[in-house]
Amino acid sequence: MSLYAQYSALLDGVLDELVAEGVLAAGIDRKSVTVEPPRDPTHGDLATNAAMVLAKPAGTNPRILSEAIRTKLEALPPVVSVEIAGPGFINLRLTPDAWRDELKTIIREGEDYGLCGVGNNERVNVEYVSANPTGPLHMGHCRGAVVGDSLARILEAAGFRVTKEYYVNDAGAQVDTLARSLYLRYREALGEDIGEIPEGMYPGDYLRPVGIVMAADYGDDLVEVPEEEWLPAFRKCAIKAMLDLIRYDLALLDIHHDKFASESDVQQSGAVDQALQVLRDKGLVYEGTLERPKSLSPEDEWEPVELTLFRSTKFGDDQDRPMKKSDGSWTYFGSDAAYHWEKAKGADHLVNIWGADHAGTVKRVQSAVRALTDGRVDLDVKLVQMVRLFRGGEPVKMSKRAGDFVTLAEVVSEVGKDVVRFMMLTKRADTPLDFDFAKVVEASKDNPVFYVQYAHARISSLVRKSAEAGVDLAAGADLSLLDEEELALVKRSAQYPRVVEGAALSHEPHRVAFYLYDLAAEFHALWNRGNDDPERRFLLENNPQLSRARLELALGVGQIIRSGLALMGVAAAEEMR
RNA sequence: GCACCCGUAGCUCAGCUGGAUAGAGCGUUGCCCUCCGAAGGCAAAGGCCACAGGUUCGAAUCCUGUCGGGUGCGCCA
Repeated sequence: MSLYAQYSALLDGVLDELVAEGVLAAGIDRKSVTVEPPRDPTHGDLATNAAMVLAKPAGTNPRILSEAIRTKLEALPPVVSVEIAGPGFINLRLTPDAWRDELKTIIREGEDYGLCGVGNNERVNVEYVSANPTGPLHMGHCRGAVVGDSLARILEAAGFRVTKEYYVNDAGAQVDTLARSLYLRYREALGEDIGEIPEGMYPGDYLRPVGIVMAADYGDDLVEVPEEEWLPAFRKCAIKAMLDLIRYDLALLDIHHDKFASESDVQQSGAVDQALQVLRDKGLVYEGTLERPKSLSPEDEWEPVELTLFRSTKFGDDQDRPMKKSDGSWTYFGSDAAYHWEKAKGADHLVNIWGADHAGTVKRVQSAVRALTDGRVDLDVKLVQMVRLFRGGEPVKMSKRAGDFVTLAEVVSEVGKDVVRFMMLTKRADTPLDFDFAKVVEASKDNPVFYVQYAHARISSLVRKSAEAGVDLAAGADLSLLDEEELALVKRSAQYPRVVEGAALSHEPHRVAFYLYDLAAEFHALWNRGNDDPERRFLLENNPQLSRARLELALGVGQIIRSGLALMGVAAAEEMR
């Protein structure tokens, strides 16, 4: 249990007493009562808003109520002082020993420190990447991949049961195009001159080896036959090959999904029919026509056609959405609605990580989930903005026509998995991100990857050098030797569990990155004190006891950095090179 | 036209789901260091949180409207 949760529980006990004494009503709503570190550390170690939140429903004023709470809190052993400040905040100061104990807890629990139970074992399905299986992953997919994967790790740490899922769009026209592109490569492999790959087909070289495989499997048997006869085989082979490619790319980032769900499987299983029937029974489906799209210019043609429509407007969408095309086949949304229903059957919460260009489709899918699950399951869609690539300040040029995009594999091989993963989390997901190949490997303070890794490397070097400073790592540390300035770093470290919890509940993995940067900055600052004043160094040749205590502090910070980086999927550096 | 996302220091961005005097990096200015505990340190200046209303003990945060930017909007996927 985190320190803040502990005090939250203690405060709860205090409030229980006040209820028993009749000061507070029995059923009073305590939901918005919080125990947090104050933003300004001079206000104390912990602050609660209990008096302000509860005063009104209790029919009293914050001043009176805070006094009542104060006297009870003051009786708690680790509490040094309780102050009432501002509009009614109750600020607690804990004994230094309470923080020394917290450092011991960090060391004792190790990588388990920061795990919490807010997830309550509920099931979360996180769907991310889900790139069309038409080629290797490029940088456009990278950010969503990292955000989704890190979020999954964070949710697990917060006590959710997580399924990491990838939706394979293998039922649309684009996979037929892929199959035809592969067919060209197949004929090429048989010695035919196929010339330039036509516009609209997939020109990438990555289909060549697959074509060679098809040529080896089928010889020239399929060259002269009509398309209907060869298309399914080519489609199947192409999709499998592309998924292998994608899995390989994801593995470069240490991303491994639990499940690859197939759109065509969803359709063939009858799940879409069922979903449609359920919605129809609820009166949410009708045959009708859509209005002329506003995005069309007046000269564009537009023929209204009768379609099978889902009443997503009942759930806040601005337009009802077609589930079936006029030819009777499913729309993308139709199978997507069914797919989300399938996911919802085995989950309590759904999270999708989508590119921001899909923003317009969020509401219809959320509507479908609400309708199909009667509101039992919620769907949160995290939209991820673009990554703009730079090299030394100059934009990296890409021409899509030539298939000349920057692949994920290229970026990982140039700067490494850890740098890529960290950088993808240095901004909120819905903010565009600049990625400069030169800057991300720069050794300076404005490169957060370097700065955090450097802190961990410094700590590792302390451990390596501890023996020659006469420090016995096996001996216990006397933490009473740590002063207030050093304990401030423990206080910062102790916020880690809250950060994990907040990142999990808000589905915002970037919070971990920002926190680690702050923690690293504070560690570096303390370290730098040793440059002005040699007595403030972590390792002192003439004082093994104090060195041992400070080393314990460093080990605690190192543990937090390592744990936080692990949630981001980043390995902590032992040294900088 | 509509929907979604966004608007915070000169620039790039955080702001812990409504808390106290709004933070960081870069840039600027000043002082210090250049000791491999290297790949700099300390500090200062810099803000009407786009604007106007509303909700309440309390708003950058929630609601409404306006302005500005981005993205998307046929049975595509």
